[in-house]
Amino acid sequence: MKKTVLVFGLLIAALLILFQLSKFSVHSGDLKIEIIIAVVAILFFIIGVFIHKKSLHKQPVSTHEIDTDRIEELEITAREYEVLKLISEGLSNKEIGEKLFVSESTIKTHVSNILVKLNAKRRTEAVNIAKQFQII
Amino acid sequence: MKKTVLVFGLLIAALLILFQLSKFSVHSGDLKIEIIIAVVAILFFIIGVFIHKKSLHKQPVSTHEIDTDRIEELEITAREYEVLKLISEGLSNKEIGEKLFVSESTIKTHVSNILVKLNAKRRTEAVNIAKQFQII
DNA sequence: AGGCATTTGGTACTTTAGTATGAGCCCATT
DNA sequence: AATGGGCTCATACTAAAGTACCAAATGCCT
Repeated sequence: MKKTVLVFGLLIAALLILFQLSKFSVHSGDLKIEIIIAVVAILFFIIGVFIHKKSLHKQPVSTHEIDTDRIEELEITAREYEVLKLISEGLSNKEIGEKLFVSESTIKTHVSNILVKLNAKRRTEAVNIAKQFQII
Repeated sequence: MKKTVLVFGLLIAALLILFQLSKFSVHSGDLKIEIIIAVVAILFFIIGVFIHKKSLHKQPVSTHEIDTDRIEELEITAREYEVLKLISEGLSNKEIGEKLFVSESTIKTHVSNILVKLNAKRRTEAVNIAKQFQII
C-alpha cells in the first residue's frame, strides 16, 4: 500500500517535470516534440504493465490460500485439521496414528468428527469437500 | 494471434497520426502540447495493461492442465481413468458402479488395477499421487 | 482365425474404514 | 469447585475397501 502511494507520487512528479520540460524545450526549440511524446509513451506503457501486475496480486488468479476463517466456522479443531491433512496425503488411520504418536482408535474418533463437520460420508469425500472449501 | 497483430497495427497508425497532429498543431498554435502528451499517456497506459493481460494468457499462472502423456505412460485405460476421477470426487465403489451402470465388482477390479499402476496402497493415496502427476 | 487388451462380473477372503458408546484426563473459563 | 471443550483410548459392531483368483464377451490388429 505505502509502496503504491510512493510510486504514484513519483509518477505524478515525473509527469509534471515532463510538462515543464516540454514547454521550455518547445520555446527554446532545442528538443523535438516527438522525443517527448515517445518518452511519455514508453513511460506510461511501463506504468500500465506495472499497475496491472499489482492489481493481479491483490486478486490472486489461482493462488492457493487456506481459508482459516472457514476452518473455524466449521469448528474443526487443530488436531482434527492435522488428521485431515494427513488423510488428504493418502495415509491410513494406522499410519496417521503412528505419525502423531496416538492410537488408531483416536484417529478413528477424529475422522468420524471430521466427517460430521464436513458433512461427508467417506474420507475421500471429506478431502474433496475440504479442497472446495479451500481449507487444505 | 491475428487479433494482436490487428491491435498493434491500429496502435502504430494512431501513433503516427498523433505525431503528424502534434507537428501541425504546434506550428499552427491552436492545440496545446499538454493535451497531446496526456492523450499519449492515457493511450499507452491502456496499451500497457492490455499487453500485460495478453501475456498472462499465454503463460498461465497456475492453470491446471492434465498430463495426458503420463496417463498413457502409466498405462491407465480410459475406463480406469473415469473411475479414478470419480474416486477423487469422493464416491464409493457402489456409487461409481451406479454412475457408470456396472456392478460394484467391476469397479473393485478397476480400482485394484489403478492402485497397482499408481503404486498406491489406498484410494486416497491414489488420488494424491494422481494430483502430483497432474493427471486429474 | 488367433492373439491381445479391455471391460465386465463373480466368489471368497482379509483388511481398513466408519459408527456408537462410554470413559478418563487436562486445561481454561465461570 | 464445577462445567465444558478437546484429546485420548477402548470395545464391539457394521460397512466399505481391497486382494486374489477365475472367466466370459467384445473389439481390434495382423
